[in-house]
Amino acid sequence: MKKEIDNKLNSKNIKPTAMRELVLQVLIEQKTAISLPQLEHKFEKVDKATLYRTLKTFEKNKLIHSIDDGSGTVKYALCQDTCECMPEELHVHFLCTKCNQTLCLNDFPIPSISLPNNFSLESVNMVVKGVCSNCKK
Amino acid sequence: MKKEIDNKLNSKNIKPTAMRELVLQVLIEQKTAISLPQLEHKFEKVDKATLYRTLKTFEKNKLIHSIDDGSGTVKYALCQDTCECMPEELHVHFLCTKCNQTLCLNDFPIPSISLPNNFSLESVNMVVKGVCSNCKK
DNA sequence: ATTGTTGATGCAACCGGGTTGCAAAGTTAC
DNA sequence: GTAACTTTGCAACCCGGTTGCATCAACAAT
Ligand SMILES: [Mn+2]
Ligand SMILES: [Mn+2]
Ligand SMILES: [Zn+2]
Ligand SMILES: [Zn+2]
Repeated sequence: MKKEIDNKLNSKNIKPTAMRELVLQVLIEQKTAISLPQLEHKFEKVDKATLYRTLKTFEKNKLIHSIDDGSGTVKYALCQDTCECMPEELHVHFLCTKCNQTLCLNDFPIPSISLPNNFSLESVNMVVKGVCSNCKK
Repeated sequence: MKKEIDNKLNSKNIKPTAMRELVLQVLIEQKTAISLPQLEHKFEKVDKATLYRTLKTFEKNKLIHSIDDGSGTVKYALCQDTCECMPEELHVHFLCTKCNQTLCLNDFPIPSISLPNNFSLESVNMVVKGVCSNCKK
């Protein structure tokens, strides 16, 4: 358990502190993307700023990626092991309007798009809203 | 001028008040999407809440649509005359990383996307970041 | 072991966009 | 004119995100 977590941190060149281990633990158990405020609720006593900086560190080191699903709060999810967060590996995100959960559709790459003349593309954010399979039945 | 503006308001069932005429005027002159804070700066003395409610009214009546480009502030742009804001008529939005302006790519419909089994689709937001033609030369 | 350096943490305060309650002013209907 | 309704202005609030600063823990050099 702790071994795996520390390995994961080390593999991304993140020094494994107690706080970071706890946060990564939560992120691993979490099957949907989670926001900073939501993450705060996962601990009974925790400092927002520390969590914030932990997430920023994780993101910078490509352990997690941030997701702007238009809900007003940025969410975070673990990157795939192989992920380098390059534009090619961007995937679609899904926001369920029933359960309000956000998930990575890792198997659904963002379709390529054409742009007007003289526009150049750097990145694309694509968020689909709808009802997830859990809420469907 | 004022005639056209009032016509536009009336055609969307919006009572043409002085404030609304002013705001619509700005929106028409504006070739890129504009946020509430930006809109505030367009007037020397104006109440944020009034602008806010004006935009909400415009949006509800499909005179404008809101754009979440991930910049942290929602932007607004005029709808096409014929627009009913249906999912089919959604278009891609472009955020220029140089000039920071957001624009509607009205001629670029959002590509259709497949979803996992038992997921249903309600709407899609697609924002492309890059460099616009103005900033390119 | 002692010291100095670096990075992580905790706390508090701040910022900015968005939103709401409420009273005053304006508009419309009778 | 009066009553009912709508719009406006002002103030206050909410909340996610961010920063400054002091303290603490880890670690390296001596
Ligand atoms: Mn994802
Ligand atoms: Mn648009
Ligand atoms: Zn759901
Ligand atoms: Zn530009």
